[in-house]
Amino acid sequence: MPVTIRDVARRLNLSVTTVSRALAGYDDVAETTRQRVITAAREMGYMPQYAARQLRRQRTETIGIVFPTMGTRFSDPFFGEFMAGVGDEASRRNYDLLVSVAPAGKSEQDNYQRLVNSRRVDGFVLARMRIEDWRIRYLLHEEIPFVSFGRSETDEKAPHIGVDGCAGICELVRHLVSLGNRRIAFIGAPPVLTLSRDREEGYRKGMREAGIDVDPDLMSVSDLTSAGGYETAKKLLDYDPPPTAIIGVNDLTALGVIRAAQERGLSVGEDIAIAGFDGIETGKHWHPPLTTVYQPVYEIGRRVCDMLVAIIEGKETIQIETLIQPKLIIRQSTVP
Amino acid sequence: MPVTIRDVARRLNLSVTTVSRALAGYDDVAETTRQRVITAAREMGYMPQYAARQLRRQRTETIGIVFPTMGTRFSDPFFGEFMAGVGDEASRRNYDLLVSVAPAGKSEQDNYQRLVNSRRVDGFVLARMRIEDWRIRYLLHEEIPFVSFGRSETDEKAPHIGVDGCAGICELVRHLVSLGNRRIAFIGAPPVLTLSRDREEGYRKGMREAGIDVDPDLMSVSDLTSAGGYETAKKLLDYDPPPTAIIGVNDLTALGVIRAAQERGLSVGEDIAIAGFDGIETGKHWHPPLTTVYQPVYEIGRRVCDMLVAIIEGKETIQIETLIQPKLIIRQSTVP
DNA sequence: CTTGATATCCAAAACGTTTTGGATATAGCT
DNA sequence: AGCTATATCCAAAACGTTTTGGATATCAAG
Repeated sequence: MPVTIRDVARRLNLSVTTVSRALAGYDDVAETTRQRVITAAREMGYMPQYAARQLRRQRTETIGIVFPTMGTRFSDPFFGEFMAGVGDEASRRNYDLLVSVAPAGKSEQDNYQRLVNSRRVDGFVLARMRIEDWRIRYLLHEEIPFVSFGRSETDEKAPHIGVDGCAGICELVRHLVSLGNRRIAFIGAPPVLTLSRDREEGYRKGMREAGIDVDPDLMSVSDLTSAGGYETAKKLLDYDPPPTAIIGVNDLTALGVIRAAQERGLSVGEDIAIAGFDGIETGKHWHPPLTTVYQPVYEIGRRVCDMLVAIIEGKETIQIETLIQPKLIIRQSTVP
Repeated sequence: MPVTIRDVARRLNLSVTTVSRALAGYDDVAETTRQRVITAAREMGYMPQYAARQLRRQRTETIGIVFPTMGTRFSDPFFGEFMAGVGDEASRRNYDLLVSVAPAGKSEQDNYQRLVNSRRVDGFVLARMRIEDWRIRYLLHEEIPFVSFGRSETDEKAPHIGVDGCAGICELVRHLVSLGNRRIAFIGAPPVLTLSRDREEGYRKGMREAGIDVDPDLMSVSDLTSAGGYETAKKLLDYDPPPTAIIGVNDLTALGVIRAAQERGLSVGEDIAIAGFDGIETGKHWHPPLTTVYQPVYEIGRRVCDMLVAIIEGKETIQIETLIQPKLIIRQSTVP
């Protein structure tokens, strides 16, 4: 039923070869013929069937992205934004996006292997990198192109775009200190993640520069969700004396912290300062608006995709690693 | 370099046919042979190349989903959750998910046509349906399977899972009225969307049942974002007398409304009641927690995908339309 | 009138599967 | 022995492209 290149060729009394080459823009087909082919193709609604083209070319023009789901929920706006960036750039370059959702762990690995072995994608976009990341080792070994959002120590030279979380948090600490805070708490993320280490390092660095000893009680680990931030903050607020400022490793965490503080009757921004990292849209509209370290996630998504396509297509002049400086955005959750 | 079925066959001195049939589970291959094939395939890391299989079978085992992006942002957690549901179910059924992001309009149409004409997907999942929806007409005409989240009047018998927005909002209005509210405002969404009409109808119905005339000034239209809700609410709060309750057509809108009210120094839940629709995670952690009409988006995603696969695979016994009753969740944004 | 050069076209192979329609061997039955 | 049924295997075709390596016609130059 669907129209094939053969149908077009038959209708024009041309060979399949000529039709194919006309549409592909080769210059060994007469200009008048090309026009006839193009209009006929449009009229008949012909487009090459991808499976056939892929089989012949041995390329899929598809990039893969495996999303982590935590439990049944997948609510971090970070990912939506990132995917929008990757997707927009992909379609601009005539690539498609194959998205596969998987809980981290065994099934995540299955997903990568399946996509690789059955050659469904030309390359991967990776996110939420871990310090020790099997994905990098695996993809390098299989010689599948990839670009990651975030650095991993498994191979520092693996192509990626990173954000200087250390500098970002460090600046945030400076900001908090300048407001007179000295008991500053930090709620981190699972230590396997690179972002955890980077941001925690920024915290330590900022505290050191200010000449404040970090109180181990004020450092805890959560799970990047706002529910986690809420629970962790409740414990932090129980300490005596309680922290005067709390940094969440990401905005979601910080939003949970705000809720916990408000439940205690604290006025956020006056009685306690709270800040996050990411710059999600929601934070801007929160009550009070959230001070945060902003990273341009959508734009990074685009650039990651851009790099990946360049690698897939064998372009040479690509810069293999980029470090982006995030930007401190001060709102009312830290200053009244 | 990658291992093909031919490699496996050669190593075992079998024909390609037998290897294929052994792996596919046909019973005309000896059990011992099958075991040899299976272990060899595993050892060699063989998996059928999808392009080839697709070409032969004329099926892609891929389902398509075209995401709307508004501007550069794509922040509605609704979509993340929906996609997680669709994706989980898809992978359970050995389907992949081809996601394409497109601003609504011309480029959206291009996206559908491209995926259809180049036969990249076996079917589509549709969301955010419009009362008059060309997608339905188009896909019916092209005979491409699809299932939508939400009803459209373009073809009421098109397979879909809907949520009874009318009943949901109506119950919400009853709740607000029972608290003594009579000046209840409603912030809707673009009227082309089915959800706008359904929910607005629920609003009118609820008001009618309560014997309250709707004041046209208290009905306005926004864009489903929290920024839109914020701006719209500022105008509503200027009326004299101002509304004592505001319903947002979705949670994001309602969150914007809350911020606007708080900026005026109103205590949400006491001075004014505010509620939304969706039941996004964020609403639970908002300050104050948001009263909402909950719809199980993740679960609906799964079921939509489930239906779609059934249709693609020609199963007969599928129920073509389902209407789900949403659930009113009362939190402190309406009662102190 | 040859001889190249150039412009335009095309047949056939190849990509890696699945499926069709047997082929062969063995065993059981009369 | 001859026949049928069953178990096991396989060659070849087909899916729809792209690419390779010419083939043919036309034209200008000698």
